Amino acid sequence: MVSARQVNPWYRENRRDLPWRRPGFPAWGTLVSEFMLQQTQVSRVLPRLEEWLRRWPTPADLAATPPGEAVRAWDRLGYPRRALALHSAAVAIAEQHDGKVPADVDALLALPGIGQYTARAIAVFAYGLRHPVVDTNVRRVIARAVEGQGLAGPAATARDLAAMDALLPAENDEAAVFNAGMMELGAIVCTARNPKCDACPLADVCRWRALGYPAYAGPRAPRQQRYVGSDREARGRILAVLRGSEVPVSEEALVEAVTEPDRRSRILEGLLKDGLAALTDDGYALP
DNA sequence: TAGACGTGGCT
DNA sequence: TAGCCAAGTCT
Repeated sequence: MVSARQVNPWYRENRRDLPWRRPGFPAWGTLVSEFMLQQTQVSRVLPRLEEWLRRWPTPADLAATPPGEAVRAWDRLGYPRRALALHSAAVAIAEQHDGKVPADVDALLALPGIGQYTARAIAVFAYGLRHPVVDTNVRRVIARAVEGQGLAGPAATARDLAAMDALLPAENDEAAVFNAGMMELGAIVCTARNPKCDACPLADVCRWRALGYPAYAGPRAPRQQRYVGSDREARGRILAVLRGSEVPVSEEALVEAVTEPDRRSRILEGLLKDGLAALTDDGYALP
């Protein structure tokens, strides 16, 4: 049986020293880090996070700057709409929550860019509340150790949350450690490829191991489109030009970034629609 | 609910 | 090295 009895001591002994795990780290810092960590590796987040929190130490600080500055400071973290959502969340927190990051999951879910994972991560890691937190790491650990499957397959949020809830210790602090521990286990031991079962605190109870590591035969998440040569890549090049300019950029100045006129206008259209760019009298600019 | 949405690390 | 994968969210 997978339980905090194995996971929590392992976590306390083996956890990485990360900024958001330091005592006294503010809830706002947890929120910013969770936005940045969505689909993005820890190593890439670390430098950006430090810079953001130095520049915008509170939600009100970020809310007081133009959203374009958030997009610029997001740099090359990827999924730049997260920068926009984070800025909007800061505005909502400043205006509707007296500048304080809410602890309530439903209040967090109402903020832009915050879904089931991020809302619970903030409530649990910033405020010590008792909720199941399920990310891709937790899903994989449960799939293997509990269900005996090699991989987790496509997410099924309600089912995944229920599965984690069933394992959660009763006491708040232990539940928070268990959540962090399951994530950490998936991140550094029970990895997607080459899991380090010799170093796993769940080895004795792991169903996948007991079954002899059967190959995963269930449904796979749909494969991502090829990035090289895609509109997404071209969109990134255009946004990079806008980020690099303090003044509006004419469409002619974007020809080098995207040569084909049809594709260029399609991408520009999309950036305007998403609010990542604004059209001024002098050309395109960050919002 | 399947597909769109960035960018880089790793094998 | 081409392809998988990454502390997801939104529509």
